Amino acid sequence: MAHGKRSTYRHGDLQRALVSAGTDLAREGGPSAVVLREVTRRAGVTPNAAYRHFEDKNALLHAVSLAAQAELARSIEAEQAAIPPHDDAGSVARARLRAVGAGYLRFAQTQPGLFRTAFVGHTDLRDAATAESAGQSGLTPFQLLSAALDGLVESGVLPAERRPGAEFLAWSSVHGLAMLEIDGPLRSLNSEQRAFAAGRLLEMVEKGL
Amino acid sequence: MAHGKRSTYRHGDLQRALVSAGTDLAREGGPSAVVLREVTRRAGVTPNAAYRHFEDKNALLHAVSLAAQAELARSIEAEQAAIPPHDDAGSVARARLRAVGAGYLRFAQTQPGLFRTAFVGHTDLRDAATAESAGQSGLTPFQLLSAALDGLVESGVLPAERRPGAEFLAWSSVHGLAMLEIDGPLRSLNSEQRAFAAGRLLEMVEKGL
DNA sequence: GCACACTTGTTTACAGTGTTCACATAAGTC
DNA sequence: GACTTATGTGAACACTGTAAACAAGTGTGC
Repeated sequence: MAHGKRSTYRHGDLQRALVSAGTDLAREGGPSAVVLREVTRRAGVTPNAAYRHFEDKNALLHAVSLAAQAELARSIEAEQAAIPPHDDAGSVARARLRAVGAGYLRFAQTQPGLFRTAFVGHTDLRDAATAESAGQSGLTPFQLLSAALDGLVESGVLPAERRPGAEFLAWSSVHGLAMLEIDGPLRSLNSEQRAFAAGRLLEMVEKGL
Repeated sequence: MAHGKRSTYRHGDLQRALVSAGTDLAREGGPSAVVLREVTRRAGVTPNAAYRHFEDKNALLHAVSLAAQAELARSIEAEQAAIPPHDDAGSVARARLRAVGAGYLRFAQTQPGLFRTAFVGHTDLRDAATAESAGQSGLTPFQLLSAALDGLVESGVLPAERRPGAEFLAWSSVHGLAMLEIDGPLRSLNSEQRAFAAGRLLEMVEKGL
């Protein structure tokens, strides 16, 4: 997205270009790498031009964070799309929930910079429901998880009285594992150990929910 | 710890003073608040003096992180010390594990700045076993968790074959909940809702381990 | 068709940051 | 007591985010 020299005085779509450049930086070096001056540099524009589209560096970072959440959603969707068809509705519902966790962990592993950026600063519950952080299906990561849990209830796998608050439990577990594997004490685990840990964790969530 | 003007040219114990000042800053504003120049300012010393004791700003931050981990350990220890005596060894072992989680979550809630500092940057598994991150008992948070899980096995509550890797599962769940409550989407929960979530989470871990 | 307002980018400037290099001073050591 | 070593200071540099004034296009009412 290196716009280089532009002919017109106006840029045309600077807002999007800034978010895009910021996302690239976040992908390479995490949230601390998205520095305003470098973002504007990559967009071929002066530093202060960013202030016409974002109040703050923080506001820019927040926009990048939403974009990162959207990529996370797409990672989950990809995992869910790969589920083989099955007759038993309960098995399918179970697989869909596991796919949420698997996509979550896979994204954290393959895109650690973006993952950390997705959960930086003031990410609110409102952000978890806004369209800018949604994937191809129009659902955010949080909403994809909620839908999977709803499916579990509908297919009779999860008792309805245990449904309230279940998002938080499942989310906490998977999110925690991801964090500890990225820049926590579990960073030195190889991919085999990670797969094992992920499997046991998802098993624990299913059993203990 | 504002050393202000000192009479001697030498400081005496600058290394410790820097870590202490850095910890104060981290307590108030998290890891991003521990800025080298302000740390040295609070220690009453020139910025460059820090480079005699730490290679980097990052090395200083790492030392502060270890100190934060030690405070976390003390929070867990305090929770464990409050466990009422009980005849059944299994119940005691269970209570000790729950105390680890409760102390962890309480620390995250009451000291969010320090908590985030404890898990910043390159915290390795080696750090989870070093004396600088240990509490009063000489054990680090990770070792306190391990000990609690060992107790669960010894008292026959947890089958030995499920013991390997159990630290990671328990840790992930609690850590994830803490993160989501601090600056994640669960930030707006009140203390009652947090207590409920903590209870259900620990229940899930016990059941699903 | 054109003056005027508005939007969007540029220029200049400032305070604050991490870090390096040369220098100064205290504390040990033979 | 001179010499070495550890520990602090000073000046400087390349960065950063941000504010204020200015310039160049774009659109609108007449």
